[in-house]
Amino acid sequence: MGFSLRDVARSLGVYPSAVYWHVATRDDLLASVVEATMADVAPEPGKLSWQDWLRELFSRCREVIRRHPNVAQLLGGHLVANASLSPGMIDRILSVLVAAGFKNDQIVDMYNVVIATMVGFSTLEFASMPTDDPAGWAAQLQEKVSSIRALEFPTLARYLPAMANRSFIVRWQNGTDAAMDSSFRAYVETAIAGMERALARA
Amino acid sequence: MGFSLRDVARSLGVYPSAVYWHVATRDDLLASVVEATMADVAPEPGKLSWQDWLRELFSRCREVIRRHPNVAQLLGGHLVANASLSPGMIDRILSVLVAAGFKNDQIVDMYNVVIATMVGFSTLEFASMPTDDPAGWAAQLQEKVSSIRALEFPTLARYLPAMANRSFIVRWQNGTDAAMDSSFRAYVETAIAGMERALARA
DNA sequence: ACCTGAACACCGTTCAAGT
DNA sequence: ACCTGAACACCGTTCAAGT
Repeated sequence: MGFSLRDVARSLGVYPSAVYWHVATRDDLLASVVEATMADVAPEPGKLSWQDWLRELFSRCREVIRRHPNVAQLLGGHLVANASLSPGMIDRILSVLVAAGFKNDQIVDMYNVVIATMVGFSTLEFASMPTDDPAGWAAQLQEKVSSIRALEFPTLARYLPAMANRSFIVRWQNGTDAAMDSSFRAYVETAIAGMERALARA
Repeated sequence: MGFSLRDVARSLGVYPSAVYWHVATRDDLLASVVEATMADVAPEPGKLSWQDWLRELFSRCREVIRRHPNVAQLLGGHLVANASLSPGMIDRILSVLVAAGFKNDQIVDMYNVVIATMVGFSTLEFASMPTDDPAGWAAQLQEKVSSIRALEFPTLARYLPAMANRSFIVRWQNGTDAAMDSSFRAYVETAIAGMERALARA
């Protein structure tokens, strides 16, 4: 996790127990961190088409995660952190979906699609490296990748040069050191095109 | 995290240090767990259309996560766990994409879209509850939700009844106790429709 | 080959006591 | 109101020693 209350206390020059005057629990502190970092991800509605509004939302969210990679696993993995996202953001997403023309029985599902899309790719992209020995681990994985048998996995072998360290699973660095810009763009455009289709179908 | 080497040792009736004979490190053990649980997520290629093949892949992955919710945050948040997914799965995904007709310069991006889609929604859906006092936390959040000011957030207030405990952020249980089936379906169909569009555009 | 047993340097959290 | 200081019940990991 790479985060400890005792570290926080240390860098504040204070006893660990002192933290508990300001915060009820460790989860509580983490929730506040997520709340603070994600406060302004949702753009103002009304100025952009719903498609561009979503593009802006997604890339702002990714940008926040890029700057605070430790937030990634909180957002993705902990309900507490997740629940600390602002009602203002939810309200804006919903109103954009309504304005886009989604029907009442689609709104909730599409809202969930938006949230999952917003955090899904980036939490993966900025997943944490092993704390232990990152360099050794990277070398080990790199070797494992290069020893993939072309006979057993022909398609993988063929695309390996293009994929190495630029695609999920087949990489030894995370988004901090090896960003996945073009795939992120593809991901966003795929989601938006899919939503346009859902809109047309209703 | 809810997982400790010492717990493992205890339930094996063995000293904690004994574990280190079989495994190099804690991360190592977790990687093996992920590897084992996710071994058979990828269906056989060739029998289904690429769309149905992906539908099957996505719902199998969700099913595994549903049965082993602790795997969720590993898959989503840790590069080590992520890297332990099988080359066989990667190979199958790639060959399905090739057979679907995606061009060479799209394949890698689309592969990343598939992986992100595969784990994105479900890791969020089955994000872990607070370890501390889940019931108390749920009650507290429920109250916070019901006290949302309708004047400040009109759209949210309007959809709140439909959203409560059935949508991300606005919920106090995770997928284990409150599954999000219809939204997952919408998510999958959105992704597939978006990919069809990417295919048509090329 | 596989495990014991003790030790080390960490955690989050509690609680009485200080100021 | 805010912090100290000690304590408690945990961690992951190492290492010599046993069998």
